[in-house]
Amino acid sequence: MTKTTATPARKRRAMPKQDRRIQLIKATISCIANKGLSNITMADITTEAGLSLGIVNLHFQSKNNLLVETLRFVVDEYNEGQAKILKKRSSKTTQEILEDHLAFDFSAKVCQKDKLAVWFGFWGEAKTRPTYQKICTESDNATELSITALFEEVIQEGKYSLADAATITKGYTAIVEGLWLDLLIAPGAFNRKNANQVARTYLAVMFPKHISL
Amino acid sequence: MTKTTATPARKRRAMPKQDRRIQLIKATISCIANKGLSNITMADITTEAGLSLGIVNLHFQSKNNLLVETLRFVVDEYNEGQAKILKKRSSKTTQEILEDHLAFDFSAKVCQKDKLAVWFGFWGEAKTRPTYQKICTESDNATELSITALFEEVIQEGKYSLADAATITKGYTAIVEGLWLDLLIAPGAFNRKNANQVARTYLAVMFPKHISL
Amino acid sequence: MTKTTATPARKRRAMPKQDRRIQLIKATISCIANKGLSNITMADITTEAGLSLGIVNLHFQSKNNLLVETLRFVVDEYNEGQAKILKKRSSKTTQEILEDHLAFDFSAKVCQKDKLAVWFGFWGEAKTRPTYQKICTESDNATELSITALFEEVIQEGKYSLADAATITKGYTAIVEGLWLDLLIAPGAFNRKNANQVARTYLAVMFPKHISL
Amino acid sequence: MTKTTATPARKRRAMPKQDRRIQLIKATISCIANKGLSNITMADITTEAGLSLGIVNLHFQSKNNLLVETLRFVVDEYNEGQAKILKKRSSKTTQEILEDHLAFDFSAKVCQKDKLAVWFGFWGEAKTRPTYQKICTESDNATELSITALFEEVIQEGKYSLADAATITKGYTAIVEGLWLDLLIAPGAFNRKNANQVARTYLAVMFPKHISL
DNA sequence: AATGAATGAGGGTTCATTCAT
DNA sequence: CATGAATGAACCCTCATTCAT
Repeated sequence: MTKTTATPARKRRAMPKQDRRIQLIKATISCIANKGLSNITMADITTEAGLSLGIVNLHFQSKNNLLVETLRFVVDEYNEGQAKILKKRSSKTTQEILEDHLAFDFSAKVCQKDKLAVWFGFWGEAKTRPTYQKICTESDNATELSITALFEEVIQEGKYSLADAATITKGYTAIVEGLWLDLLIAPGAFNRKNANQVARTYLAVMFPKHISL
Repeated sequence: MTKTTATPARKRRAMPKQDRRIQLIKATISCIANKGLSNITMADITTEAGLSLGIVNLHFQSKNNLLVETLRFVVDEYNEGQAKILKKRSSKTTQEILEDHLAFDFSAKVCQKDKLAVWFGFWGEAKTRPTYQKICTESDNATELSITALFEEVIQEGKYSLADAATITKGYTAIVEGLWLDLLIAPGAFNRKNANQVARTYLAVMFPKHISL
Repeated sequence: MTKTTATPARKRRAMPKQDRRIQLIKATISCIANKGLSNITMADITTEAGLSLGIVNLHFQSKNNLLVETLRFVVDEYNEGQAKILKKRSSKTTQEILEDHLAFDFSAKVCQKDKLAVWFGFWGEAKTRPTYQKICTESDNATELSITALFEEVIQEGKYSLADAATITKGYTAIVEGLWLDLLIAPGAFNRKNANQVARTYLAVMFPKHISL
Repeated sequence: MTKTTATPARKRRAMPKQDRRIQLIKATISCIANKGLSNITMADITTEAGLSLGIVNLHFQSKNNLLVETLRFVVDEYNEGQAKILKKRSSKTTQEILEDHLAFDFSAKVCQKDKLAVWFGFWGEAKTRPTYQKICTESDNATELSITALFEEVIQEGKYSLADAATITKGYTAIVEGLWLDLLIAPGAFNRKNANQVARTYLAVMFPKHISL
């Protein structure tokens, strides 16, 4: 019952709750990239953050919760970045939007190895983890919807008739995910520029009047 | 004492041993699909196989070894299936080979959820596991090489000049992997037939004289 | 800076401090009853009291100290109540005192589930906690001494010869404690009135001229 | 995921499951007596049993389970001992049975400090632990029923009219429990013989023709 | 060759205690 | 005085691995 231990406690600096949460989420992303989603321990994360062991449960209640919030953080970041581009439709041509999206999908920020490690770490587990799956699927659906809307416009503008927007969208998101996987796993040779080129080729072939090689 | 068989004693045990290994690998594949790569225990695997707990270490020395062998099993199976198609070049047209390859990539056997779960389970961990990474990368390279060879022939035959074989190959393998991910994670709606259609569209656009929509 | 009161500064803080202690002790009693002595946390207690987590160590230095003080509080309360009855000897007959004591032992205040939970919570731990044991034993001894004194008078008055005062006292305290246990643990059926009846029967049999059934 | 640790493992002697369970339950009883119900750790118990840490979960799944089984063990032992005495009714007089019961309740086996520590440890927690409460209450009810039956016979035989069997039973069980508490907590002075004498006095007063002082 | 009881390091979680604000 | 974020030892439990049978 009564733990008779006294505990020292070295430095101690209170911080706004939200800041601590983000600090911990960032440490988690780092750890996932360095040790793998299924290998990280609470100790890894808190050491990475330079904090004490108990801090995670104070702010996230459980390890699982922290992982879920980490996934959500990365997913939201991507979705927000994408939304920002797509909502510029009023002031930009579809051509520009396509270019921006392509640039975004292979930008340093999105293709950061840490972030990719998070995506694929969770995708690898999603099948057997309803919570992960839900977050991943919801994000995928959102992405798909907004891209399809864009592609429909493009198709109309270009009077393309090869394939419907839905199919081209599936192909585009698939190719992007596949390229991300290559970026994550493949040794040094393959880089963001190469990946971008491959995806651009896809769009150039589908929408030749909008995207050139 | 009582010999019930008259069969020659030579390598009487050799075959059963290999059988046990495969039995355990198949149980492992099932478990990865059902519980996730990072959640399976030795007990799960041996229970699934209907064997005793100690058996894995007897045949594979360690859990890690079993997992590596399981990955290799799935990877080899894919590579062999692919090789079988590509080596038919002497008796089939490139067009037929392309069709066969497409059919193969989205065949029931390859797209089986169990197998996909294994692929993505290991891909998710590959970044931080040299052994996994090595196996995955080697396989990817092999796949890429043979597909590139095929595409080069196709390009020559069709006098296509949009993009080089290497780029189209990267795009093809990426789109296939991305579609596999969708098949694994996405809810019921998306199926092998849809996936095949998306990949076929890619090839049809790249090689219009060889593949039609 | 702005003194809002004109009250003399003398021991302005003395009372509040004692109040806080009692507030915390009462919260502790509640928590022991609701969650069990060995399950309560500092957070439970301070939440129950509507105060902050750090307050206990401010007023009691440690959790253990608070628990000890809580035990002492309940023990003292019982002893004081009993002493008040016994010291009325000058103005009441032994018969009245016996009646009062019986009524007291099964009064709503003494038999309150919260209080009983505290008694038995600590008794259950006393064996291995010298501090608890000391407090419990001292209280038991005090109780026993004063009851024995009363019973000796009763025996003299009634010229009872069945058993000596010490034995009857042990029997009485034992039966009371046993009945308290029943009140604490037994489901709804058994209540204070029943318990009182059983204890009264004991006294009635021992001291028939003083207590009737 | 993969624990990469190899583990030695010193001596290792398989034992019938039931034997191990009892060995662990006995170690638990010892520990409860020595450290208190709420202070024992798995390490205490397994060390006491001379076994390894993991053994409890192997045989009892959880600590809580072991504690419940330990309570049940002590409760059952008491009930069986009591039942053995009461079922001798055909070959013994009620007087003998009463004597036997009294002797049993204060026998070395029943009053063993270890066992008493278990009773009061669990009683102290029962209020807030449904499982403990259920076991304790069920046992109490069984005890009460069989004693009431005996007392009813005694009352008939002796034509006693002071109180009904139910009340005398409550008084008897209460006094026994109260005396056990004294034996557990009180310092050396008070012993089994004293306790027996007090309880005997109770019965002698209630059933003078059956029990003498 | 096969079994499964036993082992014990490792991990997530709890919570008394501390102390900057 | 009071607060509550932060700390970290200690706990329960899991599970890969071992080895007597």
